[in-house]
Amino acid sequence: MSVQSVDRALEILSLFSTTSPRLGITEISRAMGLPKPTVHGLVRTLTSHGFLAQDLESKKYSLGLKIHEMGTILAGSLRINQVGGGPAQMLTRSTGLATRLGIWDQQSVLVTLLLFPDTVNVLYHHIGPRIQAYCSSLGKAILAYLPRQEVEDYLGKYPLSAITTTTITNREDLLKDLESTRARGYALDREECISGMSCIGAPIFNYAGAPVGSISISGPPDQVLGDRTAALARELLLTAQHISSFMGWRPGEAAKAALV
Amino acid sequence: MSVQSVDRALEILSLFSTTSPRLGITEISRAMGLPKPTVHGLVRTLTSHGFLAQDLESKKYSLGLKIHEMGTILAGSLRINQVGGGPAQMLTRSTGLATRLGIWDQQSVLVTLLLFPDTVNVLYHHIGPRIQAYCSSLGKAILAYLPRQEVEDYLGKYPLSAITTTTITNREDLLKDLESTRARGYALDREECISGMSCIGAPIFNYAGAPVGSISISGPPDQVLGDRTAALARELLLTAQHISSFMGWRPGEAAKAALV
DNA sequence: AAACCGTGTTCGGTATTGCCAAACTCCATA
DNA sequence: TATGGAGTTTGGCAATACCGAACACGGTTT
Repeated sequence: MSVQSVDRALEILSLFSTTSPRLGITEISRAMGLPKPTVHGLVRTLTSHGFLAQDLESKKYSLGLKIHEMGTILAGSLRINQVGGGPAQMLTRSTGLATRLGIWDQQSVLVTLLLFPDTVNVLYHHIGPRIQAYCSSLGKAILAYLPRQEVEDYLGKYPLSAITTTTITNREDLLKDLESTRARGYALDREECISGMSCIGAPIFNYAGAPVGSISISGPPDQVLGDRTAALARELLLTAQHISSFMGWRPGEAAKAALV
Repeated sequence: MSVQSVDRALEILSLFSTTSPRLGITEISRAMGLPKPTVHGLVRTLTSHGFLAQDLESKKYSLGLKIHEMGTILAGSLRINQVGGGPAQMLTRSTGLATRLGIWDQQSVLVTLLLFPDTVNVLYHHIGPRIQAYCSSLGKAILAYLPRQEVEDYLGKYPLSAITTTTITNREDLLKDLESTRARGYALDREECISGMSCIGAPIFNYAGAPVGSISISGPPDQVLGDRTAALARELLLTAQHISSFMGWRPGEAAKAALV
């Protein structure tokens, strides 16, 4: 049993997204199916604590700076960021490609750290913070090492929609791709998520040998796929294992996890 | 008039900090002065929405990944990050020093973007997300251009506590330092906030000529202060003005703001 | 200029919900 | 085995949240 008014307030916060960063009282009221005075009271409370902010001209609301503040506090206390930040930065430096760390959460990947080399503009594609698993190397690197039951459950819930012309949309093809991922030890994203961007991803395991996150490097296809792939993958795998060991993982346990 | 239970829930979230990332029911109950069943109901609701997460072993709670997700969404929609991210990265590249963007909010500076050059380890000092204004270049760069009344108000509320041996703790000394900041156009932090770290900061103005944020470069004193300072400051000022112009600022208005 | 429409905001009565004392469970410690 | 402290559950009561009605405001249409 939860507190209804807190439920409602948090649901209001969850309405804001990268595609809808600004919302009015009426929009929120319609989305929630609640009368406007009800919404107004909740929004006023959220605003008074800095969780929402109202633009005085348009009267629209957006997420408040308190969210940013807390997000930064959290990012700094996530273990994967604490143990993975240094190795990820070294990877960025040595490969000249963007590096991402992600956590497996609610059957998707939440990007927790994003590092760009100096040579790449930070005005990056809007990817994340949550990424679908089936069409990203971060996601496929994790799916490949999840128990079969969890993969089946995932496939039962999420349609394999085409995002680009190379997105894998056939269930059997995806399972084959996951098999290839296990054989190689790393996942490949051949512009399956964003046109013009290819990635190599590797899983990060915890002390129990379960995949809890992943790390990827990404860039234009000509810099990631082809001749350089094997060398880049080697560096990536070493980094992933390095981070996994900080998470308590011991080599040999990944194979066990895959057989469950 | 606000919604009391939402007030309480948000206050619970605000208890978590970099120094207290994990809290139990009893700790929260004591901090809030509320009975444990009351706290438990609110915490359970926050947890069910992903705003808090409970560690099953220790029973302690910490901020949930939903916070990270929303923080990332917000960071991407902040105008200062949108218009300042590229210029800030170029500054990082050309100076080889860490760059920060910040917003003036609630009489302190909220760091909204932090960029490291490849040569600097991301395992950085825990600075921010909120920084006190009187002992940081980000803050002093803004204080210097605020209306005198707002500076007086700030000084009336916040004691100038010594953080390091070089922190400015005397009111008259700070006002003189702000005057020097205006004369130069940029602020200097001579290890006033963190020992071993010096910074140069410049204000970012909006269309009305008001300082809404700032940008800084930072590193070891020997790389920031001394011979290089003038050249670094020149680059920083150009970048700050560049970003300000994207925010709608027109040259000449800063002087007007300082005279209010 | 006046009327209309849609959004945001305020007010206050009602009943639903949140609150919290009491009690319980669990685990670590003496 | 007993004790103490933390976390969790239960249920009665009254405080609070809810929301219909009304209003304010600004842009658009007539």
